[in-house]
Amino acid sequence: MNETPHRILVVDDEPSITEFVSYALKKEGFFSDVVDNGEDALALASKNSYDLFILDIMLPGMDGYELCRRLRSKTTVPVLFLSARDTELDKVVGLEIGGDDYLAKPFGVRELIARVRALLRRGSGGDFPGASHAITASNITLDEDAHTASGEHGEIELTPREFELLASLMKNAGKVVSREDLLRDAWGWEYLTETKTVDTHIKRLRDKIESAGYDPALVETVRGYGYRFKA
Amino acid sequence: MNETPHRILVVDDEPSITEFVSYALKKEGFFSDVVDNGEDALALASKNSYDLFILDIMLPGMDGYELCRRLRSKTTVPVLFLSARDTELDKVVGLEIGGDDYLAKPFGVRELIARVRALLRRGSGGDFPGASHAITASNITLDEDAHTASGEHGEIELTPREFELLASLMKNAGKVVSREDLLRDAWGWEYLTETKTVDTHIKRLRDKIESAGYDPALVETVRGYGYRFKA
DNA sequence: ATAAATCGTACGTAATTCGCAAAACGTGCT
DNA sequence: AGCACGTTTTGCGAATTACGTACGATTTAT
Repeated sequence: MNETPHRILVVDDEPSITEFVSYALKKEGFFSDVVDNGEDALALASKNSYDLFILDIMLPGMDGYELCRRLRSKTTVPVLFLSARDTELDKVVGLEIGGDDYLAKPFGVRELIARVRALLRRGSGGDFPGASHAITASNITLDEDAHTASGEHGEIELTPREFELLASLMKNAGKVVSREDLLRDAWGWEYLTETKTVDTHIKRLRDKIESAGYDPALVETVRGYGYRFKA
Repeated sequence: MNETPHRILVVDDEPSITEFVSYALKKEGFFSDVVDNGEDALALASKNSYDLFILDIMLPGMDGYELCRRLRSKTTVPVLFLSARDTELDKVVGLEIGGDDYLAKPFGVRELIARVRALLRRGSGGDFPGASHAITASNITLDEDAHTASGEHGEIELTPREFELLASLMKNAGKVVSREDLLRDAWGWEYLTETKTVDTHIKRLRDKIESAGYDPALVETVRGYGYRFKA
């Protein structure tokens, strides 16, 4: 489907975040290295060549801004900042320094991937216009650009959570997705929500699928493991 | 779609600006090289041939004026100056020296592109007659040259901001555009304004669409993600 | 100087999310 | 077959969040 996979360097000291990010990146076919401090980041950056840097603003020792400044003195590779929420001021500072985009925690996989794609696109080539990001399975098409899910009977009206949930299931159509994975995909990391809550949303999702004229059994439950979208 | 893409050389030392400019240019189908100082600019300019120069006035070492003078001694290629806001005086100086146009920060994508097009048109043949820059969707046509939006019930009177907003939405008709993207497209600078402000302008836009006899629901809101122009 | 346009804040309303608790279901065992 | 146990479904109300709208302050254009 693609050419050479993009290489991404992730710099963050919180393991829960790096795990989440690198997991998401890998799943989308990106290559990523992870380090937890600025010094190692600089060392790696000069050894290997990356297509994108993802930096947390808060880092032990050299902070994200400083790191960005140093990276920028050598290269023109795009930078995506991560930061704790509600730090409005940081936005301006980060972008002035040369960060290309900014993502406030908590963020979800889809949002992260979208930004990463956008930044990589900016750098080189870009994907073709009309390369719509859509998934189709069992006569349902989920269009990520338009944020719609539809089939022969028309559109299925979904709330954000339901949409993310369906997206995660359909991306893995035919495979079981655990409640934990669903939480990760549709909610984002560090969301201390009960895995039980997934069940509730699955119900609402099935309800809407049914009332839109489709088969609610498209979302199969795999007892003891999770859910699966019928392939 | 087009013949040979125009080549543009961007000279600015602020990465956030060069990113923004080259991104905007690429999106419109132009080719751009970026350098952050006058010396490199001269070197590149004598090696390659460009159709337009975009110069920041404030540059480390040789400033934009000086650079313009030197470029002008060799070629007749048009020059577009960029400068920090509120530097009214620069305008005169820049244009006297041989700059062909002038753009004060902060500027928006569309404004930038408009000037670039105008300058390129001046220089060579101009873009083909009839290559009108118009977008049509759902029976509304937005003419970027004339700066008008109209349909079967006549014209929709819009303020500049509303026009940019509608343009951004219509360019992505059928796709959701986030408030952040709208800010970037219609305002030009990311993060300098509140995303909530977008809502206000959307309302005003819908009001005008409605009072002009069209359906305000053409601008759909996609809860949790942004807005979408009905395809 | 006057009018137009822009921007942000405040607040009401409606949509969405969440998790408990009870009911329904599936499974294995006797 | 019937029972017991764990799992999933479902209903429902409370808390949260997003959106629309109004309004006033500020900036910009004429």
